[in-house]
Amino acid sequence: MYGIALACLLFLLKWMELKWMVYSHSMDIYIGAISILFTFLGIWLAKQLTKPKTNTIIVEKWLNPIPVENGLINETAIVNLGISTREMEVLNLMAKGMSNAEIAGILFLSIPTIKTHIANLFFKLEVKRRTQAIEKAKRLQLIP
Amino acid sequence: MYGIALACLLFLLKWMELKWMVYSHSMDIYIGAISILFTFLGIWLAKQLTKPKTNTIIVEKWLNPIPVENGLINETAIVNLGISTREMEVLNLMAKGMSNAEIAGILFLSIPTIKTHIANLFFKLEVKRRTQAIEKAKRLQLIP
DNA sequence: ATTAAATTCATACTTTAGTATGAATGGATT
DNA sequence: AATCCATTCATACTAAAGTATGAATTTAAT
Repeated sequence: MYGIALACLLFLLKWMELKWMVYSHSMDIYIGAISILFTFLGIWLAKQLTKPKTNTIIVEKWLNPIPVENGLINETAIVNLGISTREMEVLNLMAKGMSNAEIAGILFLSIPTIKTHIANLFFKLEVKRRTQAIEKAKRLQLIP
Repeated sequence: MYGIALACLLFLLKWMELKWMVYSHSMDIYIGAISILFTFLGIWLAKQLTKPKTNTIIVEKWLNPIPVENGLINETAIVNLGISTREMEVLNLMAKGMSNAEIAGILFLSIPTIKTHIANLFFKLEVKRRTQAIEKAKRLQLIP
């Protein structure tokens, strides 16, 4: 505190001395104005020239393991092969391992009807057995 | 720090005194020097006072957690069910949609042998039909 | 109204799948 | 040596699957 006061006093004395020496000249005021002006110019320049620092934060996100493509059914292929709705029902039950009699029971149809549908499926899928039909239907994603 | 500032100030005053002696020579150069000096002072000040600009860029990194669990085969389940090597061979060919005769042809076996293997498979898998056997084997990941 | 396709059912037949039982062989274990 | 198991094959039978053909009905489209 004392040091500060002393410093202030010294500064004041020197300043008054300076004033006494140059008070008749307005040059100091002019120079002071220049100083302040260019100080602000410097500040402005600095603000213009400094590049922003970039903080790169890497966030790791888990990808969905199974994008949904598994449960997807290729409707286009079904239409292209000309497989009807009823035939798809039979095909799905067949792929679950059901016998013709069981499929007939579930769909309230006769066994000959199921056999007809299956025969048509074999023709459209170009196969000879129900196991082949299931394999091909799964491969073509007609069934899950 | 305070002492340094004080010293600088004193130096400045002395220097201005010197300037008074020579100001008649080249006032313009002096003013130019002052300008440049205070410009750099401004830049220095700006750098000290302004907070660093930080642009936070968030980069999302997508990770695939499950490599290829699809083609995996559950060997443990096969052993637990007591399914033999030969039976697995028959099971795989069966799942490809092959008839008993075709399987027999590929493995150089008689049809009765294939029937025996398949009957044993049905017992171990607790099913009644080959379509059921295929469905269950796939579900238990005994076959791809 | 006619056509076309989907759906249903039937009958008769052939083929394949599946069951039951028995048996021979070779390798590994006790 | 005896036993267990996997593997092989056979015969005889039943059940289910698959083929072929024909036909009636419904529904949507031309």
